[in-house]
Amino acid sequence: MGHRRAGDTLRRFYEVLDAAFGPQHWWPGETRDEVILGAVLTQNTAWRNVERAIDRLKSAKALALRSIRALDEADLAALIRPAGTYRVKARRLKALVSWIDARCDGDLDALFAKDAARLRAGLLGVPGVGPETADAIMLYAGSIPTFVVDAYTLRVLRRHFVIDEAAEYDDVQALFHCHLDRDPGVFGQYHALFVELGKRFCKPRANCDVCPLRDWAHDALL
DNA sequence: TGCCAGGCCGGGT
DNA sequence: ACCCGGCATGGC
Repeated sequence: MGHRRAGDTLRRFYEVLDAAFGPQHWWPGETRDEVILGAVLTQNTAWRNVERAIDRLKSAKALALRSIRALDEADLAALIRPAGTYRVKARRLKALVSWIDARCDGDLDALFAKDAARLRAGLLGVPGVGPETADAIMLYAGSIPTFVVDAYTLRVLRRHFVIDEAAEYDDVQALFHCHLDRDPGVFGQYHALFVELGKRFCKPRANCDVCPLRDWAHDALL
């Protein structure tokens, strides 16, 4: 991959998208607990359905890690049902909360103060926490500057020939880590911009007639 | 009606 | 290392 051009292109993409869409205020969630729970609930799921599950947790006064800890797994599953794959997610939420408890006794300040690479490795060791979930938790709940790659990110970058079809999560993440300043605010906004672009102009099949990045479609890295 | 959504895991080859 | 089905709801 071209190295100098890579940074230029990624910065340019950001400028164009930021100008087109403005501040996105991600992650949508008022507390760190809510962000952490939402990161699992949104796995392969439309955010609309995640909101329903979050609303139900809120109504049950269970939108907190300590509530998840106290809830029976079957009851938790029933509460988060609108999010889909709810039995799987109930198990994953339980596992994640247990791990956080074991790690730092539920103290999120202590959790996120640890070495970032160690923290990420630890999160990846929790069954049901993959790279995107781990990075979303670290970035949006912990303000740790790790870049979140998701289906939208890959689709947008592939369609604009910034990455090839074979590029995987860590490859793409490394691209951003190498060429951009590690600013959690910028990383958070950038990821949000990819999602916004993906939803509006980069659907799985549709082409990108009025996509803000249209003029850059064939002028990228590879 | 089928495809999709802010993934991840386990089994098979 | 790669490929694939399962998980499951709700919207278009």
